[in-house]
Amino acid sequence: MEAINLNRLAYFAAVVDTGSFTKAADRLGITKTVVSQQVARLEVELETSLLIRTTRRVEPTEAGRMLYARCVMILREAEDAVDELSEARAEPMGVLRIAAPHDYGASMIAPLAAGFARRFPACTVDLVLSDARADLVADHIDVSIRVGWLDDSTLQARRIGSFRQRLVAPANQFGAIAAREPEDLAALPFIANGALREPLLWHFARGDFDRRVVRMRQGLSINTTPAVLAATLAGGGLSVLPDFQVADHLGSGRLVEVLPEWTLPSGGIHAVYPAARFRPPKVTAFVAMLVEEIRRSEGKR
Amino acid sequence: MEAINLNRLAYFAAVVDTGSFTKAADRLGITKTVVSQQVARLEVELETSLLIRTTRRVEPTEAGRMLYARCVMILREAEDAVDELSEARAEPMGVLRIAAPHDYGASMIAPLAAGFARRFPACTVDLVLSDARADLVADHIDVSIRVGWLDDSTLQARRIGSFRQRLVAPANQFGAIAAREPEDLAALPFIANGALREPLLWHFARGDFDRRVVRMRQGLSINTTPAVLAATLAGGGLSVLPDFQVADHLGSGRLVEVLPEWTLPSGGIHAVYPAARFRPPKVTAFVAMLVEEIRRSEGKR
DNA sequence: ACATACTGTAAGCTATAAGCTAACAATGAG
DNA sequence: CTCATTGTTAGCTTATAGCTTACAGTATGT
Repeated sequence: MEAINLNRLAYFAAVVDTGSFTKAADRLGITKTVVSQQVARLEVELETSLLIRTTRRVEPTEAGRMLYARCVMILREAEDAVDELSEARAEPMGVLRIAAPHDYGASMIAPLAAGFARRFPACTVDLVLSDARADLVADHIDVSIRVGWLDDSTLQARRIGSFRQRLVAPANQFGAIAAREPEDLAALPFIANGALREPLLWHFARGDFDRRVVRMRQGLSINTTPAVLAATLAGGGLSVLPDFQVADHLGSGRLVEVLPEWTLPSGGIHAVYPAARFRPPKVTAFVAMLVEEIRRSEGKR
Repeated sequence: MEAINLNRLAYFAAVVDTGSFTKAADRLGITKTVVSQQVARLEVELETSLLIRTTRRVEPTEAGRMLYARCVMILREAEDAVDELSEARAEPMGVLRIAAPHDYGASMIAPLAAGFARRFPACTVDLVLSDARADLVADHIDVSIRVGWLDDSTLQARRIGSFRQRLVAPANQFGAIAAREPEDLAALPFIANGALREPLLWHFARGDFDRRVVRMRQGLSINTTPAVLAATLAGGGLSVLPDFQVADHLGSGRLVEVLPEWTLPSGGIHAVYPAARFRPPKVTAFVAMLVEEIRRSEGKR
């Protein structure tokens, strides 16, 4: 079949509906000439006479009535389709698939996702925790939360917050707590985070000008942040962890910040999404909520 | 709602079907550029992102999947519609409404219509006998059979046969049978057919040059042909009747032709139909059958 | 019976949209 | 790393949707 022009079906249906080329043209917002011509072309396409025209009346032929019945179905279906889409556009709905790393996902995103799902009942949230960088398109991920530093960029990203890295030690690690200068750390037991590109090389800063680079001693290396935290809490040694992971433990005193007057590079937290022309409302709404909530919690921190 | 471009739905559906702009373009027989552009415009029309494109893959968004489901329905419906029409075009089907005058309809058309209905089981025949000239369009008449002489002409017509008018008298009307010249008739009792324009004025011809015009005596006037026939058979007088009405009676001897060597004007039998661009097959088929059968029966006559 | 207003179509034109070619950036396969 | 293939962009041509004007035919109103 050689694909007829669907728009002409709409024109034809309008003529049958209104019983007049002139009225159909009015409804369609074009001139009757065009309607007449387009319907004539449709008849040529179909090699069938659809309407019997008198100057005063227009009546469908039998073929015309058959086609009209189909057109009604088609047009209703099309209309429903765009209605459905505009509803979908207005209110977040459907499934929102969020990808996030285990650590940040569990501690920060999960509660927010729960709040989002409650706020928009028509929207189901599917939070996928994984430290592997997911293929957004293949896995149908709507938003991926990335902690750290962005590299590739065919994707669009929005910075939703930031984090500081803190050098911490278990409260009983007196040697570490006694350190006064970054260089003092090189000899201490250090738990490296294998997920980082340079797990041992750390850039310390104090004020605007004081910079030190220290290479830690390779002792234990663990490739996920929660496990590094656990090992640190267990007394395995010093480690560098993001603030959102250690805040509780610093508050309770189980961990102690080492060299608090020195800062380590801070990173960004980004929401990353495929470069689609029009962002689905569920994504827009979720990212908006993220930004708001995280700004608030960082203010308290 | 401001009527979106339906053709673009077909393009979009092709992309989702094939999973590729390039393949969709191939299937549609256009370039991928156009597909890309048209789908992009559809997205603008709908203010929604339908596809997530990587250079390597194309995946529908959630809105895209929703729309695609609708498109499948729409396209199937459209395809069915044209299939239905081309089937309808190939074989006569549906209702064929025929209008005909009582006399010719009953004696000639009715048997042919019966044969036609038998020949095409998918086609129902509705034979409407009436001597009033019907409004073809208003009454959904597909073919109107007209006996005599055509006047108006917004309609299309095809001559399917002809008839001769015969001057007849009942077998016991010896005065009429004794007539030798047309002029002898003026004094005889004559039954006029009021349905004609000039019921009394008759043009006789013999050979190529002999012409006579005779005005009959106004005696009885009846405005339908069958009634004229009945009156004639009852011995009311002479009358002029079409050959298809009197053939049987001439054969049985109940009527006798008067002045058989003189001929009266012959008329045409026409099939008349609305001026539609493409004639429905049922009409074409029926008229073809008419022409064939009537030629055959006139040959015998 | 006659003028009139309105019907659908035809003809000729304009502008827009559909379509093509060529070139490009991105990406995955080998 | 190279190369083929993907979808998009840009620039252009062609087709066609659409408008204006004009016309023939027909109901309708007077």
